Amino acid sequence: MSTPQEVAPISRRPLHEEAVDRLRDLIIQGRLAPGARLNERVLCQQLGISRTPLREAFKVLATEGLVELLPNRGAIVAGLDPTRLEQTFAVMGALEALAGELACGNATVQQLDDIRALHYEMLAAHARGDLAGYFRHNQAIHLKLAEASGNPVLAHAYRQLNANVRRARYMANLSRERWDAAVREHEAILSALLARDAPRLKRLLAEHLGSKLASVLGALAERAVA
Amino acid sequence: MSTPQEVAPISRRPLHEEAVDRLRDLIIQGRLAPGARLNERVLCQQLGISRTPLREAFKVLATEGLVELLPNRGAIVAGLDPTRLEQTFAVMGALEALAGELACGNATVQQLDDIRALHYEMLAAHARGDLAGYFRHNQAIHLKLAEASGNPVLAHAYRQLNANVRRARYMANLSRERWDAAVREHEAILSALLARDAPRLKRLLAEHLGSKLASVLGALAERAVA
DNA sequence: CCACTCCAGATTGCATGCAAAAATTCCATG
DNA sequence: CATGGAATTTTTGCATGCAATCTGGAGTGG
Repeated sequence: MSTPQEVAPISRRPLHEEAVDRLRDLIIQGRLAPGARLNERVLCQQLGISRTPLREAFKVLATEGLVELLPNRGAIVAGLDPTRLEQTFAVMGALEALAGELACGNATVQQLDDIRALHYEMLAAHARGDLAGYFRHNQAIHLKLAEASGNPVLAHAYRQLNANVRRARYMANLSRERWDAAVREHEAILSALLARDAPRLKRLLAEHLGSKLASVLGALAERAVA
Repeated sequence: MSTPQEVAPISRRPLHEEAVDRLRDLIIQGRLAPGARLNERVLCQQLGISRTPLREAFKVLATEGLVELLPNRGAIVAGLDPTRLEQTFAVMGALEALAGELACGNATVQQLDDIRALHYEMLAAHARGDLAGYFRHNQAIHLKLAEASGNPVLAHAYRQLNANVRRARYMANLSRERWDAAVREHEAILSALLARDAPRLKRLLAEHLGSKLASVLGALAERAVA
């Protein structure tokens, strides 16, 4: 009996990893604003850890580009100017195009089903006006697409760049029209993916990303004025 | 008076940065072989630093994908199997294509001149059979191209992936024919770049990268047998 | 009123200490 | 001789201590 199909994932993760995840989320959600100083003593208390793993987390986040290390002056949350965001989108575009193309060839049926399920979850969130849920499923779809490429290096690079995009997303509120349009774009994207139509998928992804960039930049500009 | 155009670059870098650079070079050059355990005590002595900055360096190299962290069992040099290398090349291809395209539009005359100069230095190294010098200038050219795109995010992503490619390069010896062919390919690449002919440049870069992959994989396979 | 210097407190960078976890050794047993 | 397992040594993960550096403000002179 008692066949533990999964023994014990009692994986006490290293504290620095936990800290990386927590801090990354705080930065992405904007609860740690761009330019904010990251005081070691304060964060140590808040996270309940000592300075050593916290400082290790700073180093990791710095190489991810979310934090800036000022020698002898501590760490601050990296800035997020529109120029840099545009540059990030350009790279994301190249990666997503490749991911889409590869996914058309390599995605397993299981993966396509997963993405399809996520798509409907996203539609549900859209229908009930649940913006947070929409974003979450939206992100999941794009990440799954990157994974479905079958190229983990690509997926990893994509994830890393994505952090800054999500950050912008949290700052920029979505207009109703843009939201509806984005959902329509996703319908088309899903259909191209399920048909494994690589050229069409690439085109749709590029258009989708372009609209997203415009939307985010617009909202960011408004916010800058306000 | 005394206008110090550049004060003092007396930049005492943080120890962990120094450690990252040193370790990265050791790994790229293969002097720390894939799978090798990174003993903290030993490396501390060799680098003349304490465990704290060394361990910070491990975390950075782990997020760069050059080191693998085994909880409670230390760190090892990341493996470098052909599959992963192929995947890396695929992503590099997408990034280099974008870099070439952007560089055709954005590169300054200064940057083109720099690349041209590096190209001739590379030819010189090739002429005198200096493989190490050839590699160095070759790398420099590709990095300069990424920078000439005017997109620092792209350049950064490119650099990061490049580490593993360089690693493979160090392992794989170049045949004379492949070396000569690579030089010819670079001639064509330079000419397309100077002409700011984006479509041609993209095609040439893709071909060049493909040949490079084949060469590296071939040499790696030989080595695996031996 | 401004600028500049100097000092006290706070903060960072790094080394070291300590407990928990792994690796290794060694010996007993089949 | 192989095997298993307890004891010992090594190594890692994290906390803490200490010196160097930075920050902010009071005081002084221009």
